[in-house]
Amino acid sequence: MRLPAKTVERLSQYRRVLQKYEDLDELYIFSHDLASMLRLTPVQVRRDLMLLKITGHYRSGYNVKAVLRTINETLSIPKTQKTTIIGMGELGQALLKNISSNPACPALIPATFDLDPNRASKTYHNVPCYDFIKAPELITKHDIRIAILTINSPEIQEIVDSLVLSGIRGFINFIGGPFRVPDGIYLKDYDMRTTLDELSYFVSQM
Amino acid sequence: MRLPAKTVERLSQYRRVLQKYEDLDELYIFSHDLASMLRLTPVQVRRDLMLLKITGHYRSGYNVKAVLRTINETLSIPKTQKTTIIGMGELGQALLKNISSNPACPALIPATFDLDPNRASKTYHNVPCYDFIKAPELITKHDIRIAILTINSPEIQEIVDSLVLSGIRGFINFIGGPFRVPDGIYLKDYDMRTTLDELSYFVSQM
DNA sequence: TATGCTTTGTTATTGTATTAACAACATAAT
DNA sequence: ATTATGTTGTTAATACAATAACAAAGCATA
Repeated sequence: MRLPAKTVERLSQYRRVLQKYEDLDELYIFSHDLASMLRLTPVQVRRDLMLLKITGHYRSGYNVKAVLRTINETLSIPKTQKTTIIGMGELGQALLKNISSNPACPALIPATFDLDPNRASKTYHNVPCYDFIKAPELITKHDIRIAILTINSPEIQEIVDSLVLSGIRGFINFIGGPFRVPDGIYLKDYDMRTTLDELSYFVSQM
Repeated sequence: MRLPAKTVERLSQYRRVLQKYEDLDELYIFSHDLASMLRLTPVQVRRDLMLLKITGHYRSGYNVKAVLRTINETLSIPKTQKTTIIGMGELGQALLKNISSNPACPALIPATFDLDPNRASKTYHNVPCYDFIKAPELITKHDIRIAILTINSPEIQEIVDSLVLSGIRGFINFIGGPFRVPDGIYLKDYDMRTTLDELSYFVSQM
């Protein structure tokens, strides 16, 4: 069964909240509690859980451990999905630190890459950085599926094409520069300039 | 007239492509050229421009300068929207560098803030960082409307509340921790953990 | 003048996501 | 017993976005 993209996003958020509840030894949670913590409506929560065939209990809500178990069966388990970062400038380093220092983060980063020989061959936050020329070999070897792009290069299209050929199937894109990806490859734009324009527009509409 | 959010996003992207065209002294552009560069369909482009009452010309397409002018009238002009960054750790510094070094970026950052006294009173990339205690005063003084959150603190709800009171109306949120914002305040989540979970899910669906 | 071509502009349709409405259920209170 | 209450689970309605379909315009060519 293929879940709607928005539901998958929310499942990821539910999981984080539920883990906190579990740590506090809370056995049950109401849909309205989950909802209010995540800026959602209780109906959205119940609808999402319904899609996973999770059922709650009258007057006590949903069983925290049971929901967590089902979400973990549906999403990938933290620290299992192999990921890489292309571009170890300031931004790449900061993201690597954030990801690798967080034990709850889903990504596992076995290697990073850069075009600059000064950065390649260094180690950042205990993760080796290699010359991009080694990417096809190492991505295949480690079975890396996701790439975070922070590199700034006029050859971005060639870089992306090469990554796709090497087995990358999803991108998080911090670069402005436009490039294309084949059908079936997933792409999430983290484009601050567009977001700032968007926020500016709505913030100014008073 | 209030445009759909998705249209506003795309207008921002059109603007960037059109500026390149203008720099190359291209007078006209076809909807399908604009579309293919941005992973969109020509119909989407024409529909968006229709909403702005922009009309093209038979067989030559859209006038680059005219479209740019209209988009600039609709969105805010680069380097005018006052923005701040809350949290000057590695990530905050990297984002500040990216934004302030890019002359085409819509944001203008007059000040940043941090809770850590070691970081406050420093200057990063020519922008002063202040103690968060000064935020209400300086946000009001500079008329800052947008805040980028990279700070990690258990008091995040209090921080956000204080920012809203000071006049912030839009947030870009790099922090995982959940918090609430009042109605009418815009929020864009840049949540890598959720995005990684989402990508993992779809990448694994083969 | 007629025909065909290319590209815009608009409406209709479909798809996706959110919200509303409400039935079902199980307990508590009277 | 009966009624009230609080919560889930599901269907129906609405809203928003993308896609399809096609008419309109205007120039080129024969």
